[in-house]
Amino acid sequence: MENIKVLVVDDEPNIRDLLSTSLRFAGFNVLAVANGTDAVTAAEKGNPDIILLDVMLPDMNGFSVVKKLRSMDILAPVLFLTARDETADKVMGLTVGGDDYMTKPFSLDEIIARIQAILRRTKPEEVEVEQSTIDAGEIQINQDAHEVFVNATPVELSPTEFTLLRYLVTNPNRVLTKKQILDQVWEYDFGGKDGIVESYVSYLRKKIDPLTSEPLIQTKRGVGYIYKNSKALK
Amino acid sequence: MENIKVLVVDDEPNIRDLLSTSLRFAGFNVLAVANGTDAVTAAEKGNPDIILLDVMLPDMNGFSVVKKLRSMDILAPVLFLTARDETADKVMGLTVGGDDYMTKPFSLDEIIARIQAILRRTKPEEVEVEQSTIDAGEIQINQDAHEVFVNATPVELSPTEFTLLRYLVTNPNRVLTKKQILDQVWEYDFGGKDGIVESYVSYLRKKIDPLTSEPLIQTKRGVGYIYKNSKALK
DNA sequence: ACCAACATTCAGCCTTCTCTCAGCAAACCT
DNA sequence: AGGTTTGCTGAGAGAAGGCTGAATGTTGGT
Repeated sequence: MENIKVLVVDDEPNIRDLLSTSLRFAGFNVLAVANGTDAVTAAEKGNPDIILLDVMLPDMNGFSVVKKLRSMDILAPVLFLTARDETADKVMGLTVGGDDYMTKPFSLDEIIARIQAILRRTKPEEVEVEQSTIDAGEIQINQDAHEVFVNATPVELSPTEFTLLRYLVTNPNRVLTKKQILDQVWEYDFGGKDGIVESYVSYLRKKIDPLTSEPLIQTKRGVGYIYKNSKALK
Repeated sequence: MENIKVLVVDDEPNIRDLLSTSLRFAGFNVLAVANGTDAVTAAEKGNPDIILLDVMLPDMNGFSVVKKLRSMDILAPVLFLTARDETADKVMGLTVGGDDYMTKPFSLDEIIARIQAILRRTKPEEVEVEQSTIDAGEIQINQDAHEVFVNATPVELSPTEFTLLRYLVTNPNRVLTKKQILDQVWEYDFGGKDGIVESYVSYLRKKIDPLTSEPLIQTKRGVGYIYKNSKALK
């Protein structure tokens, strides 16, 4: 995955840093710039596999950037970042081909999942990405369909429940603190407390535990939660 | 491990000295400064492998420091030190990427364990660090999962029991005084007496001794305790 | 405008952990 | 042996951590 190049374009330094750090840690090769002009230059030189593009930039808007890129035969898919109140149809017009968009504020786990989904669609063989179906012992998660099966029984989850479960399942046999979970699963500007993680773990357990041979989400008192998957230990 | 460089940033001289001394003793190469400006300079010159950073500094807060560092392409992971009552709302994506945080007052053993965990995650090959699984003869400690096995039997430990056992196990065949244990395992401002060490050693023995061939934690009357691991003698 | 689903907070409850202490046991003196 | 020091451990008070149901707010759809 170290060979996947991501170009991040956002004028807010906070968001740029957040994305850079987080994506780098997730194993991507990240290049970040602050405006449209630099983005075009960087894309030309760097030949990224995917571009994260804020729609509102100081010099030119996202649409112009993409038009420019396409005219230069740079066909890397774009994941647009838009403010919550951006009119949807305006954005929809942008997302042709393999493109997609997310509204700010976003959750980091969700961003990474989207990037992988896009790469899966546009570069099926070229790069190795997480599979669309995650198989974790008694639980299977189909990311594209947003479906979860526990021992072959389908389970209905709300969006937040889904993201939380996916985060736990993709980090098996490792204690995750409530803080880590909050930072990764919830939107980055979420001001809430740890309590909500407890609530959602409770929701998940209520739906999942009746279908499993043993409780899969375990509490490590004073530390955090751990998802057990003996299959992943090898 | 002598080649691992740690940059300590804290304006309280007590904490700075405490950390410097302790980390140096643990084998790290330590550089300590008292404010954000010096931290940036030191990081630039010293190229540390990890940075311990107090969030509240006289000149700039921890996040400005990190932002500054990142903008200079200094990507060393950061272990933030925060006061217990620090409001989390200011804190954006604190544990994002390889970063982590600890609240003051902390335990020194815990600090060292966290540093090693971060280095393990972010520089898997570059530097040689303690393994995530500590194998000490009849006892195995999995730090990621916070799990302990005694001759393959899982043992449930409370957080303090866990930290104490880890400290003993990582310092085998060497007498540790109750004072040392108190200083290393308990939070640095803990005002309690030696008696609590006796209590916790007692708890550990009760859980561990039934599973071992001989008592592993031995008392050196008038001196302290010693953890026996013949395997580690070679 | 209404309803349904979801998100978030909170308080009450229960469990576990921490720490202290006191009485007892063991080891060490002279 | 007797006395003294040191360590062990059971009991218990209080605190902290964690779980869950209920209340409230928010969003999106029809």
